[in-house]
Amino acid sequence: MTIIRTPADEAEARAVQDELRARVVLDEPGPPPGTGLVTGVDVAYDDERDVVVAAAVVLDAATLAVVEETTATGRVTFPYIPGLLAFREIPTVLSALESLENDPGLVVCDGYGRAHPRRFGLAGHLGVLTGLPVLGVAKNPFTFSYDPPGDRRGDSSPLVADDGEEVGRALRTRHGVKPVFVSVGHRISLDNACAHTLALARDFRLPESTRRADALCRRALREATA
DNA sequence: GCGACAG
DNA sequence: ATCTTGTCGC
Repeated sequence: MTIIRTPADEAEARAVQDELRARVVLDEPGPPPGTGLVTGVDVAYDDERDVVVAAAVVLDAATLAVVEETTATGRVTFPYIPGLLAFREIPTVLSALESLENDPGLVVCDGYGRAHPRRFGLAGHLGVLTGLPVLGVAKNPFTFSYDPPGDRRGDSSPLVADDGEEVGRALRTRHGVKPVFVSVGHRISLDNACAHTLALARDFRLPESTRRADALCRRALREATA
């Protein structure tokens, strides 16, 4: 089991991000879309009862069929602070991933990777800690600006940082529906991350991996809380 | 100093 | 994230 120490405060958390960011690998294309396994991870909270449940759902990338599901329960160890989301989610997510029998393959998580104030969001953090290829798909653009992509499925527009770097992409996964926001976490290219997202979001706006993980951790939280 | 701000 | 019913539409 991987032991993760929770930072004592915001300053320490930011220092950890600055240190780990150097270990992100950005020059690998990543696995080809539609082959092998893809694992979605998500977390649900009950701050009142101080309970957090993470879910990991392994899918066959070609058929989107569920191959394996796991769940992990923990305590809330860090508050939600924009830019520091990873410290709140990662301990329990790691537990869920480690309890899988299958190799997770490509991991898809909620939130961002490169598209982060310090270029080190949840997806990058999870990638560095596990060594796995990881990409992030968020429902909101966080602090980055973008021009609306075209209306057709597959259309995209760059998410640009202040320094001009394309840190992610607004990607239209459904005709005329609000785009999702894709960014690279670890060991995958942005082009490939978008291709994977599109393949996974075959029937809905969000990738099947995150939809399944979201449903599972919510159900597990209800059952753990009831 | 104030507001914005992934989940 | 979470609090939450019905409702419009494919």
